[in-house]
Amino acid sequence: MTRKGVTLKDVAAAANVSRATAARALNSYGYVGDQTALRVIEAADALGYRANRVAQALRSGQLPIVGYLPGDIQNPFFARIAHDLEVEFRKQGHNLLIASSEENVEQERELLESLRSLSVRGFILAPTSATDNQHILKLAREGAPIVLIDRVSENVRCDSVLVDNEGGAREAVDYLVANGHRRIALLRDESRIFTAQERLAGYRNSLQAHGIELDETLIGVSRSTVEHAIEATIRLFSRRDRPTALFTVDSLMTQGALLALRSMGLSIPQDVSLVGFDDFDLATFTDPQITVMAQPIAEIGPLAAQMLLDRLAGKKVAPRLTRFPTRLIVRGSVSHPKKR
Amino acid sequence: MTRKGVTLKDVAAAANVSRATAARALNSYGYVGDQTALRVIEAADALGYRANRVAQALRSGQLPIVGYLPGDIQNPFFARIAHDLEVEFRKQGHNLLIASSEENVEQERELLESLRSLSVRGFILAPTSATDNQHILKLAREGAPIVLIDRVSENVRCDSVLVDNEGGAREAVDYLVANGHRRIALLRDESRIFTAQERLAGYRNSLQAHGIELDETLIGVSRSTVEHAIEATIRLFSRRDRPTALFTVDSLMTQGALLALRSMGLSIPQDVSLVGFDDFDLATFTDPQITVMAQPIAEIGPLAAQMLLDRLAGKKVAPRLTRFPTRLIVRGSVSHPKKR
DNA sequence: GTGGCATGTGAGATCGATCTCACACGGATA
DNA sequence: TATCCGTGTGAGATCGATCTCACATGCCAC
Repeated sequence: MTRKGVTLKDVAAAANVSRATAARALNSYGYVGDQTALRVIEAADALGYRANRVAQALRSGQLPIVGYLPGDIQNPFFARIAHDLEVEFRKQGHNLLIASSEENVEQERELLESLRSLSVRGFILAPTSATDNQHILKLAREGAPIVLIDRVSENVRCDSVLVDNEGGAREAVDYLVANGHRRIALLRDESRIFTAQERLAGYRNSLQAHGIELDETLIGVSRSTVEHAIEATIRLFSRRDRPTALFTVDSLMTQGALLALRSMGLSIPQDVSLVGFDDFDLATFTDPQITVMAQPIAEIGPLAAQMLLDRLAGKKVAPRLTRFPTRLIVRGSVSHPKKR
Repeated sequence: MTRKGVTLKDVAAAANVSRATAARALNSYGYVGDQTALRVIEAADALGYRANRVAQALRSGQLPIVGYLPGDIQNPFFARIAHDLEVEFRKQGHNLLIASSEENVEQERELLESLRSLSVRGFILAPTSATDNQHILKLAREGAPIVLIDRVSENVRCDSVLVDNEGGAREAVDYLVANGHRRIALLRDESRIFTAQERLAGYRNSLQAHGIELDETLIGVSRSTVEHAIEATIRLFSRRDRPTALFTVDSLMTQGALLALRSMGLSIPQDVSLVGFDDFDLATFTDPQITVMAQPIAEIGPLAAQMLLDRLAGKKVAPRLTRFPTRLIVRGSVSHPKKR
């Protein structure tokens, strides 16, 4: 029922030539007579012929498919990149296969295996762990084209597209210090994920540069969800000598912090100043609007796609690493601390 | 240099049997001697054998891949469904291939063709047009498993998962009427898309049921982006006898309306009451929070996946249509209109 | 006129997994 | 003894597109 499929054989028969000649006519290579070629193309049209990509893949060893493994598609950051990747690859006749690792190393390993046995042509990957990466190393060593995005993976020789997390975080905290804050809390992700570590480093470096001693009790750790961030924020701000400012390392945690501070009756920026990493739609809808350190999200997908396409085209150059700068967007969530 | 993979032939040679026997041992069918089977399995393990899914697909005619064609992956509604689909299909050993139609019929047609030549097993599709759908009809007639989500496609015999757009819109407008509004504006999507039409019908039906005459000048049309919605909202509310309430048909347009009303100095709900179709994160972050008609988004993906898996398993029943009810979430964006 | 060369074309091999045969055994039955 | 099982196994075909040959032409030059 399902299998209708006009094959090359059918076209060849209709045009009264051999399969080889039909293939030559349709893919325009080798010698084919003009008349013959025309006859074949007309036959193909008439029959509605479409080459079976699976058969082509079996011969060539590769499917025109690229695998995209984000930490989580539902995260707007990765969803946006998915969209951009899909557009770029479609232009080149490739499809995008999405498989979420859900921040689970074991799942990441299995998915990579599975896509490999599918003979996908390359991978765009946001590795779950920077160090637990034997599977990625192996893949890279075998010559599979890989482009890492958003996060690094140690010792893997491949192209990467990153954001200057350390610099961005440092600049965000610098900005809070410049506004007179000294007791600056940090709400950060669990440490395993690379970006969280870099942003933590930026926070540390900024404080150090300004001669502010690091107070570990001002660092809250939670999973990257709105709900967990709410709890963590409440813990951070329940103390008597509460911080005058908060820096959150991603947009979901910023949202959680907003809700938590509101529920505690603390107003922004009168009681607490707030800067978040990663811009997000609702940052401009709140009152006041939220000051953020924005990532150039529109550039990540297209660049990663281009890098991978270069590799697929056989470009042999040393691994390239692009680290985009971030940009502080000043809105209304930061002011000088009240004197107490 | 992609290292050549380990093939069944290698395993067979290592175990000193024929390919046929090796296949029997690995896929446990037919007669194989216990010793032989063990030897084959050990050899496969030692070599790190993994079946080539492309070769399997060429024989079987199908790749364990399911195609997902949303209107736009970047839309949080479709991104959420993508996530749910991916999880469900992974459980069954299938991968999810995402290809966005970008609300373009021609692109939708080409993508379906392309995925067909890839021998994907089935399709989860949000059709761009309800009527311009020859390509979908053809696909369905050829027996390809299809599940439509969010939108219908005329005359196509296949499973569908929809939301009660008409009922939801009607209830939303009913709610505004119950709060004393008579001049209720509608901000809607372009008409081609099915959901927009149904929601328009709900608006009409509610007004009619309450004996309120339809005023076409209170209906604004714009593309479904925040920017376009801002312009359209400003047009609607620039008139002297401006509406006292607004119903927006999707979350992006609700966001646009929020920004537009704010920029015009109109406050919610004192000057304008607002209800939006489709819940969204920031609806609870604004002041006041926005009253919305929520869709059961968490149920759509899993159900669609299950329906498709049933079909893939060969289930032969009449096309099933599920239409989920919507749910009014009352927050703070609606009040009685001011007397004038 | 015969070698050389550009042009066309088809037969068959190939990619890897799987399935259908045919055929080998040993033991049981007629 | 002849026939028929139940078991195991391998040779070869198959899926569809593509590529390498070998083999045709026809035409030109020496």
